[in-house]
Amino acid sequence: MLDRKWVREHADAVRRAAEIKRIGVDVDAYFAADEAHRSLLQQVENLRGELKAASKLLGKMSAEERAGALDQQKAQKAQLKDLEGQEAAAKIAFDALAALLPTPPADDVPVGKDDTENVEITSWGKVPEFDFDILDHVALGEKHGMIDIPRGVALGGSRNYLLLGDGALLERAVLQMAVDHMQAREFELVSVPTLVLPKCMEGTGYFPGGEDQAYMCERDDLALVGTSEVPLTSIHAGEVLSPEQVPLRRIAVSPCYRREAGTYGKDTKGLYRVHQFWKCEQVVIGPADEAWSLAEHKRMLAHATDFMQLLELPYRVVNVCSGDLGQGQVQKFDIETWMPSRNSYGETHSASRFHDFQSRRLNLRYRNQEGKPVFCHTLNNTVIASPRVLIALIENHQQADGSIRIPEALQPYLGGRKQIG
RNA sequence: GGAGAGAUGGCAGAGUGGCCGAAUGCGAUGGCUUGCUAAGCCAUUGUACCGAUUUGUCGGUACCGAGGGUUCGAAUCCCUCUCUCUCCGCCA
Repeated sequence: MLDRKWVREHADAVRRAAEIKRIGVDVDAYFAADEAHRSLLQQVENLRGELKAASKLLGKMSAEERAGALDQQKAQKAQLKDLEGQEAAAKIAFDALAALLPTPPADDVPVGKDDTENVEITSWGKVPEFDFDILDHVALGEKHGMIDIPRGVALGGSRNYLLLGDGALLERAVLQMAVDHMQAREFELVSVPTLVLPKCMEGTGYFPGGEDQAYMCERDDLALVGTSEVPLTSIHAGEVLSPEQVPLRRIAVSPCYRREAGTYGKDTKGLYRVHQFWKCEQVVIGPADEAWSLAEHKRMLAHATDFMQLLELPYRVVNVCSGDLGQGQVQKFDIETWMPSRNSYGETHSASRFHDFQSRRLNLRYRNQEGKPVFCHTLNNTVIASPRVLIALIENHQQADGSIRIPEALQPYLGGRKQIG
């Protein structure tokens, strides 16, 4: 959601944002709807004001006087009812278009059509060169009794899996290490609902548009979240936070559910693209300050890259191009981690900043230094998501004998073990 | 799931048809006063949108959990829903 007045004053910026983000929204229709609604609103308010003033007088009249005046009001009342109906319809039409307007990307977002035009910013670690025939994570997982995909599919259909024994322990270890990592950075751990009201999906910008990707529990009108960003960001919806509360820095570890509609035949092998996974997610709700927001974005990115360095995994960071940005995102940095079996980097993290796009939809505000309620800025980033990170972890750290080396920082989370197998 | 009670401004809490955007208290902010770890007095104190503007503000509309209805007029009457509390049942 964008500020209505701001949009009126920055029509060109909005048009360009729609174009470079490749978002199909009719900006002209938006402005027409804006104009039409405001005109009706004024008519309604004027007429309502007249009637209100008249009825005040009526209260003081005698019975005879009143009878005549009532007749006169009848016509006006009918007219008001009609106008109110028109105004309400115009508002609905306007809101539907307003919900589609994109936030303009930051100046340093590369213009591009899709993820092939993302621009690498930094990279870390050496892509491993193996002097033996490598196994992919599925083969390694089977070898060590850690991963069972066929039986997972038998239980939950395609794109499901089982982690067993060391596989499941490895997942818990990575997630707990992520919690400790963020605890040290003063993020508050929160346990959140993953089954949420549609308004949370709307508030965070997933609906409308992302319905195909979410599992809905129709009977109860609830959605399973694809990320705990949804509940974490929505916690204070409708509130005005006090200045001391901001910024709010939190993480949640939760299961995540994604339908992956429209990805048939894509990434079908292994644990890369699955319907259910675990994620430790960081969310920050902060003041409406562009410079602060940008700096926080970089800090949150660093939390994740630091973590990948502790796991000794080679990664690169890309500046996501305009065409690959979501409607509300101002800027997004993805971390892609080296995955030997893919012989490429695969996306493991996504760090976004939104300005006040989400907070407007959520009606999430804080009281600024002048004491005025202002919409917050919101940001989020992955800390770690499993099993996707396990692909990198297992494959990069495999050894000639088929064993898997456990990076030093992770060892305490696996009872001090130095390797699997 | 069954029975009952409730939802009012930052908080507490009045208000059963017009004089209520809403008493009173607390809190907060500004000012005055008093020789003292503080008190007293005075004033101000919500949000959103529309319009005007000498950009200080001014005018209007809406908002008393949400939505609908009755009425010339609704915080107040009626209906539906949501949530909270109490009791019973069930349950990890």
